[in-house]
Amino acid sequence: MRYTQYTRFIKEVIVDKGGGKSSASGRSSAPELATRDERKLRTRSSLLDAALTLMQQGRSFTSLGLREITREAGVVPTSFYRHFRDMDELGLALVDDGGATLRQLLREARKESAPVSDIIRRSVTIYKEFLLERHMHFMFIAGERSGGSPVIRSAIRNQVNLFVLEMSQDLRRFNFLPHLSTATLQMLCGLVVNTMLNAASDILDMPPDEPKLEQELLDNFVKQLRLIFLGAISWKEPVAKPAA
Amino acid sequence: MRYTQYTRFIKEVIVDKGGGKSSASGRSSAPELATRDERKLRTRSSLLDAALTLMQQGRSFTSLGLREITREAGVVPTSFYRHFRDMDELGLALVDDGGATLRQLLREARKESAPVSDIIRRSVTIYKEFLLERHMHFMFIAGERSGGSPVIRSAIRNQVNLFVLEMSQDLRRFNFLPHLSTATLQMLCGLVVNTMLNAASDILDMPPDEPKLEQELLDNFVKQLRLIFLGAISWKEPVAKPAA
DNA sequence: AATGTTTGTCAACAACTGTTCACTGAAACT
DNA sequence: AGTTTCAGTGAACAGTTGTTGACAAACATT
Repeated sequence: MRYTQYTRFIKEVIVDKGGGKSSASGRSSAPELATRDERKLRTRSSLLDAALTLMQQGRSFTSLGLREITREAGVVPTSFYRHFRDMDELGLALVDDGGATLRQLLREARKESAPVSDIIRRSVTIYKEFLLERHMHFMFIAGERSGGSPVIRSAIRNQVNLFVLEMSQDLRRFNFLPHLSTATLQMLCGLVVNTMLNAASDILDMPPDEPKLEQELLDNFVKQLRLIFLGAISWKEPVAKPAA
Repeated sequence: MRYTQYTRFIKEVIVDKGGGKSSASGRSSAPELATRDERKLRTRSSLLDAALTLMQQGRSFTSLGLREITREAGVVPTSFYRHFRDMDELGLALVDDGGATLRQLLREARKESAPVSDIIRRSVTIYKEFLLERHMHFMFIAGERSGGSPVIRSAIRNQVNLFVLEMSQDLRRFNFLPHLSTATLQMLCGLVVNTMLNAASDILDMPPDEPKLEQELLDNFVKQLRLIFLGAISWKEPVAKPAA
């Protein structure tokens, strides 16, 4: 029993750290496998990676099979059940990882506190870097957001809503558009996030190494954001009932 | 040979009409099956309907199987090949139907020519009616837009881009935002269409018969459009190079 | 050192998949 | 009339799927 608790502890710690550089750098650079839980987590994440890899090859998550994933991960099909009850549970794990990526994006953007000039262009730069580095997470989120199984779809929606909420709170904190009501601010952020994810789909779907087209898509993205914030600036709240 | 040509002709005529009221109303109200080509088209569209029905039950198109569809359609699996080479081809047919729906939406919106007051609210009303009436097409387009197989995904993207283009031309024709360059107008329409499809996903994913929530989503949608057009109104084209 | 726990493996299963081929009967053509 | 065309059928195939249970070896616990 105590062992089980310990396992859970390790799991949470390592999983939550979410991807600090290379997985086992620090103590021993030897490729030897240390504790049992570490190895379990290793195959677990190799299952997750296998799913993402297959998706990168054009498949959608919902169409992936259990055996297909274990094959790609290099383990026997039955091993799957040591980590996930079924494909849905693996999908939910991917949603969590994607959510963590989103939150980290927000944290990164928060560092660029000073709302000086060209805040949009800079945010987009951060976003672009994130997009390329973690492209598989974004592909999964943007792709299954309104396509996959109902369970996963609603889980993604939750994560995205959470992201929207957090973003709107950040804008409030930085006094970014003080004349907007909270509801309007959230509506704004929802619009921005949707635009962001749509852009992600577009950009990640490109044939690779086409910098011209990529720049075009990015410019269009920036232009859309500019227009949105322009609208936000000149927004007037309805006068019926001022926020209490 | 001549028979084959005739078949093609009938196909195009009936398929292109895209859904005028009930399929065979007008001459004989008897439910008897007339010509051979008509019956072929009937099972063809019952295959398409079967796919849509299964999707309505929460499945994504990419995860559907050939046998599953023929089962739902009430024909034997081998019949499938009389109509489509494989699932991708059926998917493309669905994309075409969806595109036709989009074009019809545009045609409907065009009737409301007068750009008087509250044009957004009225357009949204038209959209909502369309959305409910043809919900399966929208579900398919919005769902597989960035999820399904690469072939279908790019086909959808083409249709959506076409829709965006046509919409921007309409706005030009009605002199709607004359101070915008063509490129900006297209960017605007792209933004609107993305917002539209995202709203479609949200609305169609709701638990049925929740008018309160539905109204909330619709209001949010209208609010987003308002903000977008507000931004479009106060948009200033960069002064570097005025459109030649 | 002895005992319990657990990750991964192996073999096997019933069910289902996409696809093939030859065939039927009715509609369409000559 | 006789002949051709063709949508839909039925049986069969090799391959794949998700899932089960028993087992081995490495590890953790006492």
